[in-house]
Amino acid sequence: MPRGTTTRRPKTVSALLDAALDLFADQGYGATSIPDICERAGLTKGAFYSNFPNKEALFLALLDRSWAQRAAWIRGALPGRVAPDSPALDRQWTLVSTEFSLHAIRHPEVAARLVEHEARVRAELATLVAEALERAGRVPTIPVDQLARMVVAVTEGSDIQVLTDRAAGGTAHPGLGPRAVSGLLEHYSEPDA
Amino acid sequence: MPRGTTTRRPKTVSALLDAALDLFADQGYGATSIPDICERAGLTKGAFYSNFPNKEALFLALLDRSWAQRAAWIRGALPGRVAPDSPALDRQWTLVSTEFSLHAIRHPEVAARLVEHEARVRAELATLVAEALERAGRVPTIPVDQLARMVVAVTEGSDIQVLTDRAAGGTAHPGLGPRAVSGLLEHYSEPDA
DNA sequence: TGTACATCAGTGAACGCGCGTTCACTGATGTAC
DNA sequence: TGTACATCAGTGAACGCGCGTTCACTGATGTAC
Repeated sequence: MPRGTTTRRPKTVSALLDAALDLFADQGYGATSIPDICERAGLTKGAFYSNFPNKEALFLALLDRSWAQRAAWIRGALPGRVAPDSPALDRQWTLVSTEFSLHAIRHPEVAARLVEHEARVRAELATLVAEALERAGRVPTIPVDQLARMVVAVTEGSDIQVLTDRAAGGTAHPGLGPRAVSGLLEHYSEPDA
Repeated sequence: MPRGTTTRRPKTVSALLDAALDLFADQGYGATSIPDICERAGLTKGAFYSNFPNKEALFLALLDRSWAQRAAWIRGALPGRVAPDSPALDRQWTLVSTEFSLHAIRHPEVAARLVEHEARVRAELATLVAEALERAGRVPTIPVDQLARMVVAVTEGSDIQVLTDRAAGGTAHPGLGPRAVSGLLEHYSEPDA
């Protein structure tokens, strides 16, 4: 006699989140309906309402899952690099994380949640930045957290630029972002005396 | 006997664009319905369909108008500055221009249009960057267009960061963006020999 | 290991609402005289 | 300057569709024995 959650439920939730991620990236959050998500997941609308009260709740669950994955990905991808290169441009992530940001700017409760995720990941990035500078025999001239903030800002801005140019059929040089990052790191550090 | 457009029409279009701008910034493009826009503009839905075939067309008209205004604003705001400071953070502009970008990434025809607007404005920005460097007795070590691209990327990325932090109740230092900009300009230029 | 059955989880039909869109109409516009 | 009237522009009612949401139900799950 099942007394708690069965093994079935987490699979359903995953399927819904996977479907939502694809659709939010392709069409945007606002343009995606709940029936869309259920159809893509191979489930009925009832399954959705059995797991989430509404689309907003799914969005938040997706935000949490995506950031957890992102954090793990960054942890795994960066160590050992000479400089903390910006991770490879991930079209899907750029699209949905930007929607997360817009949504957060419009909904303070969501903003708090997003800022928390960002701060956690940025702290790891700051450590990596510090280590990379140290290996290069340099010391930062501004707090590493500020340096990490700059790195994130320039990377996100440049990712959107690259994706837009690419969509327009252009051949935007994707190296500009990383180049700006290394420029910033060099400029805001100095040789260790 | 009116033979062409009357003076009434452009006023109606303006009212619709003004209403759409407010609502897109507040709620997002996807969450805003045509009835919403008409109500805010003090018009009926018929007025909307008399001027635009659908919401997408309004969005494109708003994109064109917004970029024209932005270009004029930048032209007027920047000259005379020592360094091409990033213009003041405009919440409404940041929100809708980011939505333009996301929409463009998903719709190639729109992307072409957006890239054209961006290229025009960036060309002016590049001129300003070149002038500012010259005044400071420096010469760029990479093409000024690339420098302008970096400036735009870091500014947009940092604007979103600031707005998110602010929405979360934080007191994010808005000076980080401009600081990153001046860092980049200094790093990618050298004293004129 | 096998089976009974209490509980959990997803099904699918149903519903009302609001959206996008159309169109016959009424009122506004502005030229001709 | 004033007025007639052809054309333009917005009104508002109407419509069908698909969305979000609910709920009685059927089938899946997994513990107890």
